[in-house]
Amino acid sequence: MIKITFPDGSVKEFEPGISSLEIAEQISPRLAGEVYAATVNNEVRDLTRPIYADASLVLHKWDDEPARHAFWHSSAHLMAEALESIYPGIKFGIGPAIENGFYYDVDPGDGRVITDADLPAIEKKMKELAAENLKFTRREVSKKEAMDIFTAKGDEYKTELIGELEDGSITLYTQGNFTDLCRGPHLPSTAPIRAIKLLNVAGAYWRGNEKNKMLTRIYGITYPKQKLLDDYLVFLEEARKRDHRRIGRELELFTFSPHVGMGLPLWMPKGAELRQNLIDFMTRILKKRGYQIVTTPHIGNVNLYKTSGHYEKYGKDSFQPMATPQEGEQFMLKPMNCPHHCEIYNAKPHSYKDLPFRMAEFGTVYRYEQSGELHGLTRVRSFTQDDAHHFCRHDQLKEEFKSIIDLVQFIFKAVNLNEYSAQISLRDPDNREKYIGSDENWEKAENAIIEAAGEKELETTVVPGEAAFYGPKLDFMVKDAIGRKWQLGTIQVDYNLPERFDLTYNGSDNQKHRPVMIHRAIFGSLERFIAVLIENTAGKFPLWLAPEKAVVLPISEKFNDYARKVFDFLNNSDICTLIDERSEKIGKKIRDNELKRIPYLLIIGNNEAVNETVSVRRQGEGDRGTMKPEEFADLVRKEIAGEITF
RNA sequence: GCCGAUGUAGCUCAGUUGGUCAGAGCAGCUGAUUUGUAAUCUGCAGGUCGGGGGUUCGAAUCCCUUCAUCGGCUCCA
Repeated sequence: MIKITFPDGSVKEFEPGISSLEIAEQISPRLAGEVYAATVNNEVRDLTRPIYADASLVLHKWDDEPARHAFWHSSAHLMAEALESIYPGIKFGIGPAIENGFYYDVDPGDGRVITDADLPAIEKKMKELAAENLKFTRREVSKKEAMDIFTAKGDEYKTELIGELEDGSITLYTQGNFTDLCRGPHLPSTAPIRAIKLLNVAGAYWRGNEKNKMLTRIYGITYPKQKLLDDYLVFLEEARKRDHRRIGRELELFTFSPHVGMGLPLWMPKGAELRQNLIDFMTRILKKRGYQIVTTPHIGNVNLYKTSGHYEKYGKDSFQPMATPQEGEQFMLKPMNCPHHCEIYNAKPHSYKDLPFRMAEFGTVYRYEQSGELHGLTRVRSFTQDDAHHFCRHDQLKEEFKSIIDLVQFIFKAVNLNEYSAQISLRDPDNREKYIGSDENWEKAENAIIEAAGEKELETTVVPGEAAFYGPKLDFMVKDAIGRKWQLGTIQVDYNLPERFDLTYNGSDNQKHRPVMIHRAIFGSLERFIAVLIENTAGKFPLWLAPEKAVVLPISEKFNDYARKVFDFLNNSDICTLIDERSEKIGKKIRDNELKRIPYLLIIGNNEAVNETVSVRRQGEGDRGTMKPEEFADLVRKEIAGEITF
């Protein structure tokens, strides 16, 4: 007998060779129907794999990620089988499970094209196959055998993959008439895959390399119950309503015009107000935190970017330099602010006592993003960074980092952005020569970042090899309405620019020393930040950010005079207020202004006019009772003060 | 840039196999109504069906091309 240890610490004995599924069945047949994968001795495996020795066992139900992973990975194989039956000779790339569902990259061959219109037929075939309760069987094969199988099939993508695998570690999975090279694990059979939805098709380069052939990627999602699928589709539908492009238009925040150019956002009055609120807020904080604001031009001599090295690296892919008419000098639209800031640093000598020098600018930069990249406000060709550079001594690096992390946490909290992730990017330990700067400095900088994050209790994932060539960095990521990740804030150590611009300071030893530079943005770009903010709030901004704080709604035109007095009073009190004097019923006015996400609706009828009060209704909540206009103004000021403290 | 899809009034969408197919709702403007916490009623106006070519007796509808947008891939200083 073998001893199996369960997550709760209990131990039970079973016959050697028993599978996880059989164990589940012995515990309860119902449990067996709800588990999709097992972790045996910390390795996720097929439920059907036999266990021969003492082991720890975790059975995974749908709520566990490994269960969904096996479920969706199996679904990808199911889709592949359906595809092969509909498109004989189709070739397969890779088909993994992803965060929400799965995809498979395929080469239909023969000039065949798979489009959205073909998805229902594939879906139908999948359902038929799933209902056949096809068993997934695992087989270990030699490299040669695997190679022979896929060579015979003529699938050069699989043979390419097999060529890179080590002999002895290759497994195949078969269900029905379909066999795939695969590490697994898989479901015992196709039967649990009951609800199936293929979502979309897209092009994807083989192995993610744009020099390779473009394959057709089909995205899908499956569930063990139709209800779960329906819920997911409803979620997607709801998320689309929060799309910042849609809300931006509805709330008249921003627009794009083909006459101005793609990827060049035009901020409408309300959007500009929102933007300005963010800038004012940030500026006040920066001043409190020892930053000095600078302003630099939108263009710079091309030689500036040659000095910085950016011209060499990105010049060809940028908006091209423009020449002056007489002297023929070359200027570029500035793709970043740092070279300008380095020149400001160099405008006067610095003492070690002056450092850190924190220089900030809301700098608008221009980058040529490929046409297919443009995406609402999140990916544009003109955007404003809340950029800053800290010029400091090496011994100040960690403290500077901590101060910036603290600032990021403070700002994100102020805008109610509570779900974000942080990633520390270090250099590739096997490839040190591609980085600039001494080993010693790198080591210090990397440790400074890791320690700073630790001391600020910031949860991070550390990714070696992702650092920029000029220094390690810490990035902050948030998700949009449908779960796509976008990078917002970034903190980057830079050893490169101080060298290139020959930045120095006088040390206590009266020698010249090289400062270290930290690039840092918190919003990242105002455009992207506002996009994320819109999607996270569905346009219901915190009061301090809302372009308009209140709207006065007279119940009939008889009360317009008093309504106007309230309107004037509030605007004179610096509370941006609207008035709705249309001859509509109050229900209609409330509805329209609720949809415009105006935070406060002030209803004024006979009672209010006589008593000189306003009836306050909070957006999304309802009636808050009546009060004097002065009291309402106080309420607004207090609420804002509660939202943001400096 | 690459693959696929889409493009009809400010917005959301109808327009069957090419033949009164240029429509609806909302928004806008008229007029009536004077309203108590999420949609009052009437009338009017609004589109060379993204642009340009072509096929046809006839094109929103079919073909080509171009622009833009959407979903991905690649890229992202």
